Amino acid sequence: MSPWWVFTVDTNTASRYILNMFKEHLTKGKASRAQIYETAIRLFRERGFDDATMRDIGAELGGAASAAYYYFKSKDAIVLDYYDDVQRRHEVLVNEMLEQEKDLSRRIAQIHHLKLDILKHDRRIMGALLRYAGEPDSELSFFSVKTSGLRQAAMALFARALEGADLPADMLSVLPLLLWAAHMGVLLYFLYDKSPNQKNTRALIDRGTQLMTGFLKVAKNPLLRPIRKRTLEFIHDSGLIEAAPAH
Amino acid sequence: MSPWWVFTVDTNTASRYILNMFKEHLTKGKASRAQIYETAIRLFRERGFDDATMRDIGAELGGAASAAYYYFKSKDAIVLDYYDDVQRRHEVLVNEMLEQEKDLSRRIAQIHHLKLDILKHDRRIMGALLRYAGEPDSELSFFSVKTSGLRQAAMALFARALEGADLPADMLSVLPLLLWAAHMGVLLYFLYDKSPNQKNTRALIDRGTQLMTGFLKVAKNPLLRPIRKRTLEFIHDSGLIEAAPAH
DNA sequence: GTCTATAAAGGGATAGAC
DNA sequence: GTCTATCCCTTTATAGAC
Repeated sequence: MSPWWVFTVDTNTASRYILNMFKEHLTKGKASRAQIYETAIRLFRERGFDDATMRDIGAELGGAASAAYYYFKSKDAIVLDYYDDVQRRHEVLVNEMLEQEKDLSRRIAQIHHLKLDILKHDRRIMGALLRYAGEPDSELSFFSVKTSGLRQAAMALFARALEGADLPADMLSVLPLLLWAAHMGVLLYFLYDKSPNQKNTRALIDRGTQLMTGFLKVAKNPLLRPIRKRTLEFIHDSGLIEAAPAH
Repeated sequence: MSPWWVFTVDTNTASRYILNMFKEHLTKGKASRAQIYETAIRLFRERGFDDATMRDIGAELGGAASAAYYYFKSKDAIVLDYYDDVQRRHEVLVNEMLEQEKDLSRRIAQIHHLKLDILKHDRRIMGALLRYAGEPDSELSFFSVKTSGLRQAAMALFARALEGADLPADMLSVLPLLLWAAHMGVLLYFLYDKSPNQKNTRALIDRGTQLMTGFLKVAKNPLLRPIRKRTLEFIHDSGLIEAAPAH
């Protein structure tokens, strides 16, 4: 049996949740965080990131721009929330897929494909994410310390895809990073892909993962042990494999 | 002997050059393009890209912001000019270096190092270049069609470094692209490098190029011919090797 | 024709009232 | 939490100086 205080905490949490729902209904017509988020993303999709202004978002909800600023630090912060959302939806789809698919090459390819399915109509929104990539100290940079959790989660998906694969432990420790880096490359390629339905990116993914599994087979060869060891040490020493974020 | 028209073209080019020098002297004291450019870069360095405003740049020259807009399409366009400048200075240094250095691994490493020497104190300016990377249709994106020439020039330096190396022709055709991609990675690593004097990036370059030449030796092995062929075809079909820009 | 100044549009972000 | 008012920024329009 749980001690009495567990019950207490749970009711507190529950009532806070109900209170929030209640509040949302009370302030109907006004903007809640979720409403602002959804309106913003819709307008970004419809008009493009730059042409959808914060004033537009506020007006759409019958209010002022500054309402949005209460919930979001900046316009770009909304996009970061979007990427968070994408990551969560991606995780659900990938976990489902990994239950079914057992072929290593296809498991990896599908991780890329499922992300593209989510982002298919949001390439312009995605592009806005790159805006702060060049500012190491910005919270909005997706290479910054602040967004470490997001990167960890993305790499964890590749780690899951590799489970059960016949690979030495040392290679398993660096592959999620390499596959994630490749994924960043795929997304950049996707962003610039002018082919109908971005079919070039789709083909790139399939051929690329086939090639990658070919490399893995070769890399396991005992003759290549020295250079494999050097490579793995190089990657470890680069510092790019981040410690898991503190809880 | 050169035909007569080579002479004609040369004098035309030369006289245009002299005319430009002359014009620069004529407008001395006024805010010329070069003055605006240099003031802008200096302010970007001193205050950061965002905190140095176009008004500041104009004021510094005793004028208004719009003076700068006559010469530069936008604030960011100044940074693109800066990168153009960096590329030219890099070419000079690399060509000098390649005259002296004959070891393949060090030739490649030095290309990276020399770029870092130029950019050493301008990491914040560099970061601003990433701002438009997510907008494929922007002229300011350094992955766009408009900046193709800049990428070509950068890859050409790696191609020069590979001259005389004992490598099959098929590998030579894709290596400049791969080395340039690695260079982009180096620059991103450099941008985020918090170690004193960015010594981590320097070490990464040296170990990375050593590793790369190791890979090249391995890749030449006849046993790996099939996978090497597949890899090269993959890269060619990716479409990332651009045609040389039209003249 | 080449350049510069003034004015203002329009956007992101903030302060403080309520 | 949301509003109005406001600040400061980039960028454009336009008039006119050299």
